[in-house]
Amino acid sequence: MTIASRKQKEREDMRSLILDAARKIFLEKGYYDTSMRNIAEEIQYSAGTIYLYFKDKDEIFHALHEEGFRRMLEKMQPLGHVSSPFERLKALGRVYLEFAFENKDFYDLMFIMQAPIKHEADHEDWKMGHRTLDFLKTILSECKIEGYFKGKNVEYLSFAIWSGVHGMAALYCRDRCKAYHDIDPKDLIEHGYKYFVNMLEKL
Amino acid sequence: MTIASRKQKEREDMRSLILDAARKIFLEKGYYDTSMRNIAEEIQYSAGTIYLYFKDKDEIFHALHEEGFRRMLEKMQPLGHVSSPFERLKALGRVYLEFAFENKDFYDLMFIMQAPIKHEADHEDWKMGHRTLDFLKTILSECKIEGYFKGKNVEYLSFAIWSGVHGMAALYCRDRCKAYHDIDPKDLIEHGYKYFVNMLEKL
DNA sequence: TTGTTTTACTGAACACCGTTCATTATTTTT
DNA sequence: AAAAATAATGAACGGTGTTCAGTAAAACAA
Repeated sequence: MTIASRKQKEREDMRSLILDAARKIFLEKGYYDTSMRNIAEEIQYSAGTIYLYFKDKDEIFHALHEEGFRRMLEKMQPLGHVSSPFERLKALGRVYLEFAFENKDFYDLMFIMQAPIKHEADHEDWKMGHRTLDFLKTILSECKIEGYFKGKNVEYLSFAIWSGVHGMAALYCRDRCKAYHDIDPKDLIEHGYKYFVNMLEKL
Repeated sequence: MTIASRKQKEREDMRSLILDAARKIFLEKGYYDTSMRNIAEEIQYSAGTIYLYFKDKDEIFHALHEEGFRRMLEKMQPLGHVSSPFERLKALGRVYLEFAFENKDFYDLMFIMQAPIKHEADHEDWKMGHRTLDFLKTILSECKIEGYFKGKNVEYLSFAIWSGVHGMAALYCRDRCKAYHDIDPKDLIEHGYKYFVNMLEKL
């Protein structure tokens, strides 16, 4: 009993240890330039050991994927306190972009990186992602009740809005903001989002 | 003379041969899952030979990058015939998304893939990219002359608009449209863009 | 306490990768 | 025909993800 539970705790600790190291190196060097040996070295174990705790490199990726969504949802919790749905929507976009800006590599992992997608483990995997998207859709429905977005379909509208903020985040994460030589990416996103909100207000 | 020029032609033919094979396999398996040996096998040469024509894998990537922009600009040429600037803007967005949809992997290569960026060869490399962005900015300026987008800065506005369409394209390319289980990505993009245009019209 | 089983870990091995380079075969120049 | 230049090869280097026989330590049974 005591020993079995200790064993289980040790197992979980080891998984955490690996995950922490993996996150550190993934976010430092990116998915493909991080090797299992790199991760193993970081925690002073042999590479083979990692395979006792994770099926493969991909499973580590997906564990971090989930952690990213947990963090994002956490950052969104306070939005419940914004009473007006439309204000909540505007704040959501700002929080989303803030998250992307402050957690560039997590964001990349969650929304841009090519998840190798091996066994359609999507169902479990995207639970958190759906929670986030539902958050947006719910707000949009509430906005509609208040008279916003008349005649617009919530599904399509959520996609358009998600795309709007994701586009900025993605261009930022993958260094395409450089196309605007001398403008600070932060300014681009700030002003870009301002205009985007202008558009939403009038829709 | 005759022989020197023939040699040069042979060199260019060989580069084309490699590039064609590389494009085929890149776009089939993605950048990281394509090996130099794969490309070599496709054209029935040894892997070493490729290095006589391209410095490294990265240089092949960048050559394709450029080709992508050439193709995109070509697809945009007919837009010159659309007389109204705002109509031209709407058509530009549509053409952009069409390009992304029909050339998923080229689009990925051009706007999403992490270009390893080795020697700041950006300057030469992004010439085509800037041409494309300038195309958008010019149209926006013309729209302003006609009274659209009053008080809006062309730089920031272009970023917001680019982000809007890029967002949809990027979510599509990296399979995040799956978050909408049963809706066809094509529908998402079509309706999403429709709403986006609605917003632009009112801005 | 001893012997046995289970668990945790290692490190060598496999088949791949990008890249380099000495060697060979071919073509051009002298 | 001999020499020089060019083109192509394939072995080699140090890396990759992953597997697995072997070993050492811990848990259990007697």
